[in-house]
Amino acid sequence: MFRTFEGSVQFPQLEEEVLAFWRDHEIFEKSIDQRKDAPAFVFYEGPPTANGLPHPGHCLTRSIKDLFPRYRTMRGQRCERKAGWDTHGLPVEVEVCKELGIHSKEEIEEFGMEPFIQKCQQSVWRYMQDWEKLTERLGFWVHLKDAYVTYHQSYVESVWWSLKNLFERGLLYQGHKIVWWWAQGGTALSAGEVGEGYREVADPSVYVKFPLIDAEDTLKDAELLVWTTTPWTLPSNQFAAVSADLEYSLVKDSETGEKLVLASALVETVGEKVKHELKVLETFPGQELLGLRYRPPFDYYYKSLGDTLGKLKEGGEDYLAWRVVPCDFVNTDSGTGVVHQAPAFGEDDYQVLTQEQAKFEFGEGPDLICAVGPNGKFTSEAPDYEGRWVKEADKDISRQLRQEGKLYHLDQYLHKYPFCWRAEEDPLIQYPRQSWFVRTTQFKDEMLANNQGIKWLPSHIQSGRFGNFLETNVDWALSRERFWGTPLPIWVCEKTGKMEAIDCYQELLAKPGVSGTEVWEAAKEQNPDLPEDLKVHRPYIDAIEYDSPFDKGSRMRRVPEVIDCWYDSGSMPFAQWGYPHKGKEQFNDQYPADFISEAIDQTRGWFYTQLALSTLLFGPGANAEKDPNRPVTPYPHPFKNCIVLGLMLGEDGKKMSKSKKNYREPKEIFDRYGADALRWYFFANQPPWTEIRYNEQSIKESVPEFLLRLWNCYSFFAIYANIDEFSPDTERLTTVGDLNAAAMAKAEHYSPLEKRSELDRWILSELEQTTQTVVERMDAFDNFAACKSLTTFVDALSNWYVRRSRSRFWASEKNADKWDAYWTLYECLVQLAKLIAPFTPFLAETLWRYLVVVPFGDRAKESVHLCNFPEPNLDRVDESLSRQMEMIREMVSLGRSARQSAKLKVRQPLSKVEVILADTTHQAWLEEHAELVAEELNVKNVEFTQDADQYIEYKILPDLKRLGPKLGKAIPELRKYLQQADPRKLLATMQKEKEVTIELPSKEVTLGEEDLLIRLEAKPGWSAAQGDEAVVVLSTEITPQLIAEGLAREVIHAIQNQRKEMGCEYTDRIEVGLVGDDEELAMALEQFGDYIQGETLATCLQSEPLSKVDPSSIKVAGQDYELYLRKVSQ
RNA sequence: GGGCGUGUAGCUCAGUUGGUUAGAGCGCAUCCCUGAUAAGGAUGAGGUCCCAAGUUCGAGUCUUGGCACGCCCA
Repeated sequence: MFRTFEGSVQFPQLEEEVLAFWRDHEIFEKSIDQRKDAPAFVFYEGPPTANGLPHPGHCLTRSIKDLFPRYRTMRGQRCERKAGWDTHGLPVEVEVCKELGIHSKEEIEEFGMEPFIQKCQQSVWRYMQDWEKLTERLGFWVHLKDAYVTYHQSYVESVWWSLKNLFERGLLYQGHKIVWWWAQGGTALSAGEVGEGYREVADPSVYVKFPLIDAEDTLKDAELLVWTTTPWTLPSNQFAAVSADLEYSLVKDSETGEKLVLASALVETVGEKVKHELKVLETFPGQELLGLRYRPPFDYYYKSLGDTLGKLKEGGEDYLAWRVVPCDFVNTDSGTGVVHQAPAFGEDDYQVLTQEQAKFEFGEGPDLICAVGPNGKFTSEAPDYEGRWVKEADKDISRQLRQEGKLYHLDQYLHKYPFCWRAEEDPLIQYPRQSWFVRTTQFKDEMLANNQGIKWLPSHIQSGRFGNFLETNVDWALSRERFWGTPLPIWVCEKTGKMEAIDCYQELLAKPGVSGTEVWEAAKEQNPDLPEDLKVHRPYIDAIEYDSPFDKGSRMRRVPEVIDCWYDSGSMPFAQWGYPHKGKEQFNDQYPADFISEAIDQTRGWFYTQLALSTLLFGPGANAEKDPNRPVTPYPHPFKNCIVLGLMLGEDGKKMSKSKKNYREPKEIFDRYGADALRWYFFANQPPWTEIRYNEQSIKESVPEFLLRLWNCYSFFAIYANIDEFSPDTERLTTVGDLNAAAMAKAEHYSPLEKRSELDRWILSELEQTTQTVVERMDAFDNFAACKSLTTFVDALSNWYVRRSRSRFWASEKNADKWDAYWTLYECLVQLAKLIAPFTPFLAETLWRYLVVVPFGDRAKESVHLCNFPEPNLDRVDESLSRQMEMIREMVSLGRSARQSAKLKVRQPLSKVEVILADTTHQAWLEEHAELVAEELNVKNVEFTQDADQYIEYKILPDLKRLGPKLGKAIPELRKYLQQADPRKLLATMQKEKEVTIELPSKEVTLGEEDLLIRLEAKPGWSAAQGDEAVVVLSTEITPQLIAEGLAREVIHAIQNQRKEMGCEYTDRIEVGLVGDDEELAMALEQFGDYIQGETLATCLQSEPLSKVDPSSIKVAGQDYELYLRKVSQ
């Protein structure tokens, strides 16, 4: 017996049963074990952080991450799925700070680093359970018990290995980084924090003159006109930058007589600002300004260094600073086109300095000039302003410049400027900090080459967002002056400053004279539950010192920094195995990944860090690969295919946020609609990379649209199969495995395809075509198209195959045709269960269990997820049948449309429809199936006509796709000609000659049959509907006989409604009285009385009231009647 | 300010290499079915394809420039 359900099916409940089944029978584990020797399909789990609650966006990511591994597993690959957790970094620290009610670094230090990081470690698992529950409930199969965790010792040591490797290759170095600095708080802010704090403010806008020195000819006595909105940076000026390609002008201020240099495009703007006439004396490219020296407005540094020269790498010498240098970010949107450079206070400016430094021999170039301390106040290097907060000094600086005649113009400038998000009155400043960098720029070309091989979905990521990001690569600022992170494994000699890197704890312990391990031991003793992993973290690791190999008697101490937690996640391809300290085999097997997927915000995050580290460590340029068993991996690595998911927005179109509550908790969705509904909504509603507006309504709709429709097919099957005692199981089927067509073929009553009815062959043909599409699209990672074809198939199955086959299932005789119907539907359902398994694993499992496991027991695979994915059997595809059935459905649809427009309801039988086909290829077949059309349309006859001038007009159109390229400009002429020509004549010629020659104004063209499209148009005045390939004309003539029949059906309809209202069972008998004053009805009752009684199970049908029954009034064909109904007591 | 993306029916979204009548689901209207039945189905109305210019015989689709929104970066 097949399981059936009273009332409506509850998917969430079925899903819970499936979850329990998977758990109890370890189906996930079996699905992998079963593919032990199969080729690997490698999937990497981008580690989420369990530090926040999962929301619907995470469900999307996890659904996609589940879909393809499941699919590939069924297709015969081995896909191990190791889970992972991202556990380090600022977000964790912030979360703990919130809990402690503290904010600044000082406060953390006051609280104590040791208890702080212990709290961090615990906080990491705050929402672990929620994540695990969600993962399981969603049906995301991943090995949670075997997850990698970024703070674990083996992971940290693996990261250390890579850092040591980079360090020893000279790819890890210390330098300055310009950061957004909260001076009052003494800390740098992360990009996200800075982004929060932008406000519109008015800043001073000063135009300052930098007199050129040593300039000749016309430029003698000229001054560069320089613009800035941060006067406080002027004391730290080092260069003036121009764009080499831009045109500059030497102008004379007609009022002051000053000679100024600025970009030509800005002469007018500046002139208007100062309301002076600026007369252009000369124009020249910026190129000519390069190298010119000038005198900066403040001489704090200039007086000692202004004339200092340094040795160039190319030979010769140049002045260290206060020169005009080239720079490509100069634009003419504002300012003067000559840009003041204070490298200490701007990232672009700092780049300029780096470029300049690179020209000089080591130690010869300009140092960074900075007259401001970390507290945001001027240092003694700018004695006039020493101790003053920079922003506050702006006014006095301007005043001084004016007094000294160096200021050309001063006004205000409105722009956005960042403030501290925690202290709203504190503007941030850009400030240089010492930092560790990874020299990624050296590998830019390598990374680009690597990127070239990756298949990105959508493809524009490759050269777009990701490619551009690689093009503008800067060295990776690696270090963080924080507490909870992977400690930078570099130890410095206290005396010589020389450094070395270590790659594991053991290496450290083996160092001579090692000390400091007691700090960890003491902590452990005090709290034995402390995870062992913490010993590689701050502050325990900081305590470890050893004898310097560089200087006898000196000690080696660790640098204080931890690293960017993105480096952790980027190390995941090797660090998840603890490589190379252990896990070499797994690494070699599981590298690179075939498939990863995350949302687009990971472009500069996980996608980049993985690619960068992989390129640096395992690319052809790396000498790191010391494992002789593993050759250098060819690009791309560490991932080959990447689906970049769109961001998920809340119902209101805004970013999802907990505080706004613009989404419903995933759990509620699961309980209400089920995980399959949510998954199907993700997979089938849009390509995954589009920005999705989360829409609960759409999730709800995915139930009736797909899941329920499919379920109803099963339900229909089960009800009748039970009645007819159809069972696929026979003794002949000993082992059925995944029950494919070959296995079924051995069963009793299973007849070969060619012996089955057309409808059966049709739906099986559709099934195989669908299978082919799904396989093809899924192989290309295109779940959206795959889902579309599944939806179309389920619709065809439910709304055509099952509907058209109903009478076969209801037939009283158990003949071959009936068994064929069962087998066909059964086979469709079984194959569907397998096809949908990766998408909606729960429903698939339920169907499989009810359809296959129940009848076959352990002769079949115990789970659909252990089956092979169906291979399309193209022998079963009959394209012509497919086409014909499509035409039938089209004809029926047109007929209904014609009825609707003629206001003739389907209950009213009509004598005939006439069908005129544009293409008669399939006419004979269609004529044979006219009965079907007649039944669907409730007409007595269906006639196919060719000679139908009274109903239709032919229209002949050029096949533009064919003719366009051939005829080009002559197309409009041809269209005009065809509009005017007599289509009948043209057709006649075409039929006879197989081609026609047409004289167009510009040329003569000969057209073949395939160059023209024939279209039919219904003439007005007929109840007709036209489609692409047919016109269907309704005969609207209604004879009394037809009217009577129509009325009879109306009466049946009314009685049936009444029966339902009365709550009759299907088998209940009734008595009927119908009272009305109408001859036509009387005739209908007379002629069709038996028919009516039969349909409504009426034991009598009289034209008088029934006693003791209240009548209900009904209206049939405009007439009122009283209907009496009584259940016959049994 | 820069980069990337998006803009198609009331809503959520498709739209293949440019081609004649731009699609789906929901909602709405009308209707059908009543032996899948607290379901199911059909038909229809609804569109200046964001705007403008250009390329082309022909543009929702290609190019350029705007506008709006989103993301990333500054």
